[in-house]
Amino acid sequence: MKYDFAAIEAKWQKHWAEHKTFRTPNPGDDAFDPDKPKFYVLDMFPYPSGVGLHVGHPLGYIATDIVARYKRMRGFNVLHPMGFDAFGLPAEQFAVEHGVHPRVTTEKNVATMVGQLKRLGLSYDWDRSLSTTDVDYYKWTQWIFLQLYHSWFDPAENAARPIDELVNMLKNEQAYVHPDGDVVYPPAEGLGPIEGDPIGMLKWHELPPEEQRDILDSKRLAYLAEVPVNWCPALGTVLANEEVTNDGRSERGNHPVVKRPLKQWMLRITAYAERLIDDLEQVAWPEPIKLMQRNWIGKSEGAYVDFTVDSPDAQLIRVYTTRPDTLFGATYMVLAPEHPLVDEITTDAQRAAVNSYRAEAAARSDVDRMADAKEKTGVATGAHAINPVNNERIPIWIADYVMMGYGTGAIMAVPAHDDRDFEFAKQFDLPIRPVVAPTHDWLTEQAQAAEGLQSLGTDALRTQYESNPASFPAAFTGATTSINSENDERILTGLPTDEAKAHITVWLEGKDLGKAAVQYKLRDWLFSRQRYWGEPFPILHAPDGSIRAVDVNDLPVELPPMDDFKPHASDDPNAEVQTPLSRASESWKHVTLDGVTYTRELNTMPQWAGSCWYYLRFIDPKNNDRFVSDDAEHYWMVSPKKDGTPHTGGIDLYVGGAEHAVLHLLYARFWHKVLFDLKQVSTPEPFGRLFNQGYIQAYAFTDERGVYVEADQVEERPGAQAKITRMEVNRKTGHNAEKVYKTDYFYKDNPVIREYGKMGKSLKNAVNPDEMCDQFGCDSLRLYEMYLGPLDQSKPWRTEDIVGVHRFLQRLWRNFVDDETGDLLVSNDPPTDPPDDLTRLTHKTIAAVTGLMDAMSFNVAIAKLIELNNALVALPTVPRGVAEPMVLLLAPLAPHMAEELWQRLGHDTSLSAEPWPTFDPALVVDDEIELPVQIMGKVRTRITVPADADDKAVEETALSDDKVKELIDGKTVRKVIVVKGRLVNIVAN
RNA sequence: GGCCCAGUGGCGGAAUUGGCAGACGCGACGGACUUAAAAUCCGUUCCAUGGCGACAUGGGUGUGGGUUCGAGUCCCACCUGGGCCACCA
Repeated sequence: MKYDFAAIEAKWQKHWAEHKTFRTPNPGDDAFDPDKPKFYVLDMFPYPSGVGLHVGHPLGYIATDIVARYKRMRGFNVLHPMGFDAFGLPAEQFAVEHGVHPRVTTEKNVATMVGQLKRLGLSYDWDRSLSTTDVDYYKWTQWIFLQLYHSWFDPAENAARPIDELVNMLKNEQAYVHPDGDVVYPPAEGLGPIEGDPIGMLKWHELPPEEQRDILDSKRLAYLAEVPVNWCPALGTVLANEEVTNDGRSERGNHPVVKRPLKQWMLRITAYAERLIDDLEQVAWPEPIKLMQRNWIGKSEGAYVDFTVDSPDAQLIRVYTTRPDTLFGATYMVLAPEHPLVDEITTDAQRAAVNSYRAEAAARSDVDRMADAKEKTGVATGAHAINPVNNERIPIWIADYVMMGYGTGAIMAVPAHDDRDFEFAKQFDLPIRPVVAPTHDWLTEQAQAAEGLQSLGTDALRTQYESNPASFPAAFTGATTSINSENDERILTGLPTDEAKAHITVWLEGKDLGKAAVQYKLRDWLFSRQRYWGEPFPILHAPDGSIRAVDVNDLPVELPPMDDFKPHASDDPNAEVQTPLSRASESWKHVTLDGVTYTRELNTMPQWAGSCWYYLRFIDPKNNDRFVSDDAEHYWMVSPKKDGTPHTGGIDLYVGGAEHAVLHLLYARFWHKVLFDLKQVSTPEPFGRLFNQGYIQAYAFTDERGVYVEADQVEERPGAQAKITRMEVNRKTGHNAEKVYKTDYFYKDNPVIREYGKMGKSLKNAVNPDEMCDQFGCDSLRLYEMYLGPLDQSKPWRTEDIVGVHRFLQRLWRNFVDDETGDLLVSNDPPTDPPDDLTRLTHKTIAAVTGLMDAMSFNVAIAKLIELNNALVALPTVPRGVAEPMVLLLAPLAPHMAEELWQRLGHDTSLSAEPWPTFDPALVVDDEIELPVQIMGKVRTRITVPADADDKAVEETALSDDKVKELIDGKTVRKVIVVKGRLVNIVAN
């Protein structure tokens, strides 16, 4: 009989479902085997979209499935779950447009996707499946939020602690309140009551309750703050910085985003900045992803410096700089337009100009700022400040190239050594004073780009630079040696940059003019959304403005039933914010406790909340008493330690796209660390190993209007070279221009242009996996997706290529099963002695495939199986000693056919728990090997030597070879290099 | 503009990480089977030159240089493509 993939695949998918083949027991369950090591392999769970999957989506799922199946055969307890990140905008927008409750849409989409995933034969434990929208799930998302709310970050321990412990410290006078509201307490080693009254500090019991409350609220990891937020009027919601694109638009929907102050929930992720950077060293992640996280957190080290305004009030302006060594070169200052001191210090003469510039800057969208980022703008305030190192009086400007949100919102400008300050200084004719010696290379390079400098020698250039830096095209921003930097007390001149930084910082600290400081680009995480379809906050607002957390026993706070989900979208960026939940029933909105009537928090959490911890819930998804049980969490998250390998535990393999490099992965690490500090989980990091799969790309075709056409109806006519003319914006000039293309591709007889990019519905080039399964079988689809190329690279889909792996499977079937009779073509002949070539090839293949599975090089593993299979084609029957390992090697990759063949080989259980085949190392190496012989690095001939021949014997064989003798005749052999098992190289001349 | 990644036949890719470049597949070409097509099977397929021919000689991993007995792999500069960040002081 022929290979009937449709029947066979359906048969085994049914078998796996009925027998719960992939159910994974937890510690304590009957079927649990405590002797096996664990392996937790996880996909980034998808949003259940209504349009269904295209073949690009399951790439990672197929890969993790292969790993899961392989690891089971290698004797691991494997946890391999799948779920759905189901809160979010599309379901809500669909609800707004069609009046269908998002839960209905979501559940329907989940069902569709589960069906599509099951057709791929993925070995998930479906009993563990969950959606972030399940009430049983988001109950615990709310619980984790309360953990954050009830905690503070203790800088002394560099960890989160329950806020009750802070209250106790304050009550016991182990900590005090600084008059500015900050909590101060002795360093960790000196804990204990301070003797006597610390001068100027406030005692806890002396403070009124409201002040106590404010102080605690200001310390919590989850806190309310009035902050300038990214407000998207069209979506009627705020967005996190990470959700706003470069050009100031919403990542979803591409709507304009403006800044406006709003009271919002924030999570204190900045407290973890240092640990989020440091702990990256402990995880096995791709370096580029680690780098992106480090850049996102954006740590920089430098110093604060206080400048005094030259005015009767003598206000202090604090700046942040990474180059305190250039302080002598600070010739002016710049404040952000929104800086609070601007109003106070501006002189009457400049007031009008300053006010109009501030108004202009406020009105400018980020798009405008982007567009002319090269053009520096600014206005002088008329005020001056004193440079503390040389008492120079320097002007204070405002300019929008300084941002209020970073550092102190004020800078000292050192135009000689900062590109932006240099441009600004040139534009407004401000003095430029070099205080760092430029390098020779830099000077000569600059001279070539500048007019009138080409002819100068190095010394002349140096003199020129020091006397007239404005004549150079750029600022020197490197780190070398300080020059022109001295005052009565401190000489930096001659010091290397590093030392100069340290010296001046010490001097500033001694004079109380500044101090060393670290800055991060990372901001606290804006956690409120003005949406319906998200987790409600477990928070109550009292009439007096105080906040009360919902008691843990009263969770979950369920979303109220509603008909109108519409956010209050508006064209007016200043319109009053009205969240959908503000229109919930009065009985939902109001709660009376202890005689006080509270109003519920009417914002919801962002979509990231649910995906921050789903990997933990998979471990114990049905637990009603805890978010995850301690035993199960400890078993699945703590890796068995291997000697010498650093380990942070966590998930053994986490696979997903690189688009989550800084959003999901940073947020999830943050939550996990909080839970770790609070002793709720066992490991400091959630994802021990991360793997980023590439994208499946596809050709897309556009007609002369630039409109996409159905890619699967495009035909290729080689050599046609049809012309197609199109109006296009020229990238360089920015003008519309006619552009002519030549193409061999046609859509309904009209020429079309081939483009290349991601697969997707909008590009009309999506390929449906269901169709591929119908046509070729899902084993073929699985093999093809893996055979395409390395998993971490993007590569193009070509439906016509899938026949390659499909033929392989058919050929393999025919090698095992007679097409006519259906008889098994496997012989039970005992292995030959000595082992024949086929036995050797089998062992070589087992060895190679094992290594390739471990390396996740599935494309090469498949190639090796094809080679072995090709060697079987000419045989009338396959020996059992070859057939069984072959089927087992195939099992993770093409599980349906493997199960069927395994059954036909006479086994009555699923091969998913069969041990992985082993190989005899002696059979992997041939007795005799052929070695290439190079002369002067070029291969000239080959010799055959015993595999275990020593270097001397190989050398002699090579030198006595006729061809070699001929070629080295008359030359002196200088050296013979023998690389064991590889080659021989003769150096002769 | 900064940082990161990649560049190998007509195409996707392989090369045990410094050791025989082009495994395996697609496509193409030639042949077998067939009334025919599909399917299947066999052979050829990096380029150039020579030969009917198994073959011989030379060149070859984006470009130019370098290190090395030996470079697709390491170093320097450049070109091209992709990604991330982008006035972060």
